[in-house]
Amino acid sequence: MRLPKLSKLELQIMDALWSCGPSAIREIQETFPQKGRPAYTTVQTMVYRLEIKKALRRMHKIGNAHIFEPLISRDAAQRRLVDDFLGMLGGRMQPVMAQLIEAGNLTSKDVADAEKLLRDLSKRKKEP
Amino acid sequence: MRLPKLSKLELQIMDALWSCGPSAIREIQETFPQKGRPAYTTVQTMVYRLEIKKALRRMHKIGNAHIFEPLISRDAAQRRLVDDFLGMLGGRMQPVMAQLIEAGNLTSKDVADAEKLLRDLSKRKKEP
DNA sequence: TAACATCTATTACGATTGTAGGTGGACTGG
DNA sequence: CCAGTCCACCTACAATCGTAATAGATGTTA
Repeated sequence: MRLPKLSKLELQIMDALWSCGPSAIREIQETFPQKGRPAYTTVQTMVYRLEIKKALRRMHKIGNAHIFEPLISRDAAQRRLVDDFLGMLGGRMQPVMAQLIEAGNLTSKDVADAEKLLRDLSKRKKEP
Repeated sequence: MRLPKLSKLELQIMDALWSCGPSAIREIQETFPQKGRPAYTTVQTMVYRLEIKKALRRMHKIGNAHIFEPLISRDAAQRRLVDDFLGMLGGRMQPVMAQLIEAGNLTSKDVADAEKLLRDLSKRKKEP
């Protein structure tokens, strides 16, 4: 698998690395909100599993702590996520777009960007 | 749980019911493409689990076979799916919209509908 | 250097998902 | 009515995920 499937928690951990750069387990753990923060060893387990999946790797040590860095990009992971999502729906996109647009808390800029994309897309569809 | 979480295979099974109406297990199984079709008992297991989750129920019998009907609507399940999907991304919607629009194989009509929705949405955003 | 804090490594366990085998009961065609 | 087919029901099992405890190594500090 070039792009391993990542679960929600695994994604949150990757997110810490994508956002904060190479980090130790403790640092990753502390990016979770105090309320409902997983135990240190829980994060540790997930990091180890992500290592096996080649989603991240040990860079070096500081003191006795390993520092981990991501091996896959946020964009790549996101693409994989969207693909899986679409796979769940067997192509039935239209009602989903609607709900996404409604539920997605889009900013005005998001809306403008999306409109531009759609305009370009419909142009390409009409004049191939 | 008012809306149980459904896995991919569970969704495919519900899809058979949503598309074809109340069906027997054999009928559901046969909606899968021959290539890679799950065993009869695999479908059976999933149907039983969906029953426990109250996603469907036994309607009546024909011969010795049970006929199952859906208890939750495609729309409701889809909403749940989209919510989970958004939860995976922690609100980072913008790049995802783009990829969705690109990856989604949208028809011209889908594009038009989405554009209209976006126009309405941006209107509501500018003039609240 | 002795105590304390911190990290690593290993192990465990329950829930969920996908997969299916086996056993025995019900129905159907001859 | 009896053999073959189809179905229901139970059981099993491996993989993944979330959760974490424990034990042992290492680094820090008074």
